[in-house]
Amino acid sequence: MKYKAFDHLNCSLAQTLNIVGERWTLLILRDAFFGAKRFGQFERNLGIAKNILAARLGRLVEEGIMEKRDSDEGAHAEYVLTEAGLDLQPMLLSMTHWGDKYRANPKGDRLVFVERETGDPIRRMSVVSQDGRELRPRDIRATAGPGAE
Amino acid sequence: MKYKAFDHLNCSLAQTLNIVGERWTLLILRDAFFGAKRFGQFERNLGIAKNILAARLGRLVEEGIMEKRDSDEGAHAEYVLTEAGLDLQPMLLSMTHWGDKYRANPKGDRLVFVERETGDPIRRMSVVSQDGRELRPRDIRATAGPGAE
DNA sequence: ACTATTAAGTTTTGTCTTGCAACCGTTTAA
DNA sequence: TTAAACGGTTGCAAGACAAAACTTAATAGT
Repeated sequence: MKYKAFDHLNCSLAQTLNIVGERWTLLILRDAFFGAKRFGQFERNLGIAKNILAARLGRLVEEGIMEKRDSDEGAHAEYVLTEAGLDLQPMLLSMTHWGDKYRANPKGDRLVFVERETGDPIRRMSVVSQDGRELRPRDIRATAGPGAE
Repeated sequence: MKYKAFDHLNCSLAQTLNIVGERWTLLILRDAFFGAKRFGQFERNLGIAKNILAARLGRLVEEGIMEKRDSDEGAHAEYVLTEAGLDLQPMLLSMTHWGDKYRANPKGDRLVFVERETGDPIRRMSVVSQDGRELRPRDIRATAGPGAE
């Protein structure tokens, strides 16, 4: 990303955006969460141009969000999420829930996320207090931490 | 956004990205959550070019995420988050938490979010089951909903 | 084993976005 | 009543994105 990086902000959100804020990147990660591993899978699923996909995958590998490794079967490599990549799930689910609510498919939710074991739907992403109460934006405020400038 | 929209995907995440996925947009929203209202505030806080800021604010208003209204004092307009905009908070916090963890400021967290009333830190954003257990990516799966294609 | 096809990129070329700077009418401050 | 600040708009130049052609390696078919 040669466009002005968001480094002047000393902001964790800006840091995150520097890495996953480019066009297509989050959709690639979504696909990875759904099991896509190989170059061609991402390409077909998303309809993304090859050069862009190659650039994004390369960046994700560089940044430690995906790992490129040899496949178990076959000689083609595969891209898998690292721990840091898996930790992006709350963010992807938050975005998905927002889209479900405010840009809904008229026929209903496109996907429902459930517990693998029980099949119960997960709870909708929300901000909660230590003791589990849902908090609205007005209920919280930001305080300067040790890394504030 | 004249680049190909992500409409071919029937995916809530793609819908969300169509709206808030452009460069700078999420940082503008962050600023709005922190109380910025006027054009010049966003401009100074972020170091964003005027034309880009104008374009982004216009889009956010069009999409119902912010509202442009006359200020209580003074003749200049102000931009405030709508309900749909406020509902983006889980997503912004998820991104912030990820950045805190994986692109940390060496001195510690840049911001700590606390309950306004008590000052207690909020819980870190995570995916949880109906009964409140934290779920890891492997614990959940996606099932087709009524809006699946 | 040899050939054809698919996979995974890379390169080329053209288009779109971004970012900076200059400008302009309106609002606020001196 | 002037001057500065505010809130934009317009016009480039540079860089990012996208489509298609091209390349090389891997698989499949015969």
